[in-house]
Amino acid sequence: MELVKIYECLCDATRLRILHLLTEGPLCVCHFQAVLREPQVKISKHLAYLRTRGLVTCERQGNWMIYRLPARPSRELRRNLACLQDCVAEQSVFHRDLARRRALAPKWADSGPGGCVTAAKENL
Amino acid sequence: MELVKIYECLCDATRLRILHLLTEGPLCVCHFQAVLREPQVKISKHLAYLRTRGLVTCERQGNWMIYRLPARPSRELRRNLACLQDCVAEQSVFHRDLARRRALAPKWADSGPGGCVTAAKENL
DNA sequence: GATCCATATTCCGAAACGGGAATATAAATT
DNA sequence: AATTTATATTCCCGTTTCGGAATATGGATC
Repeated sequence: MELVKIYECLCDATRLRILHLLTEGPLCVCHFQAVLREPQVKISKHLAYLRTRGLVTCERQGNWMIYRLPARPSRELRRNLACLQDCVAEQSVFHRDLARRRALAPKWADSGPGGCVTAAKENL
Repeated sequence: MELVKIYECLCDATRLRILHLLTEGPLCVCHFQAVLREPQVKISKHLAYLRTRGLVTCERQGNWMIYRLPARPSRELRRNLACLQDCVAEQSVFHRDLARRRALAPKWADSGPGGCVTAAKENL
């Protein structure tokens, strides 16, 4: 059942935060690191989990891997992402994530993809 | 995170079918057996899983255990159950479950709770 | 071609899960 | 009291999950 696969993807806090962030647009791994403040392995593995189940797609761009929500998500996925957005509306963790993303976005834009370097170093 | 707990409950097909059935009203274990056509242990364990996480409540009635959705579900739960209803709208498994439930309901009403006896025997 | 950087994969251990077989419990019936 | 009925729990097993440490890959840069 495809629906079960979706729920399996949703039943981990890190993955929820990842998906939530992606609703505001694509991100590369090191940006996730900067925003979520979680180790690289952890993020990379959760992204792989989501990828193999079709909840995200990715595309290489030089050294960076850009992850995004699927261009044409299934009805179930669309429905559940909307539901997630809704449920998360009042939860501070998710708010903080978005706030951090927005705060960092200009810096990333300035330094181009290389912004990743900075972000990663700051995050040690 | 409470939301994660909800998703953990949703990531098994049997539990989805149980929750879906409960949106049409309370049921006892042997009625689940009759409708889902799954062994007693399996159903009982999934109900326990849902119960310990607050997705269902139960109440003893003589020999029978009546399970129902919580009287006052959280915003997240309400939202997700609605989403589930929506996602499931076109899936035959769930349709069949509801159809069976409706077909059996009159018999259960006739024989009172004892309808369980019949249901269980038929299900061997 | 050596190095650096961003990312992925592998290996490990602990915990959780899902299912079935067998057994326990608790209320009802005899 | 013994039995039956409905349900729950325990035990066991194979599989999956999550996390971290270490290592591998692949593209870019020197």
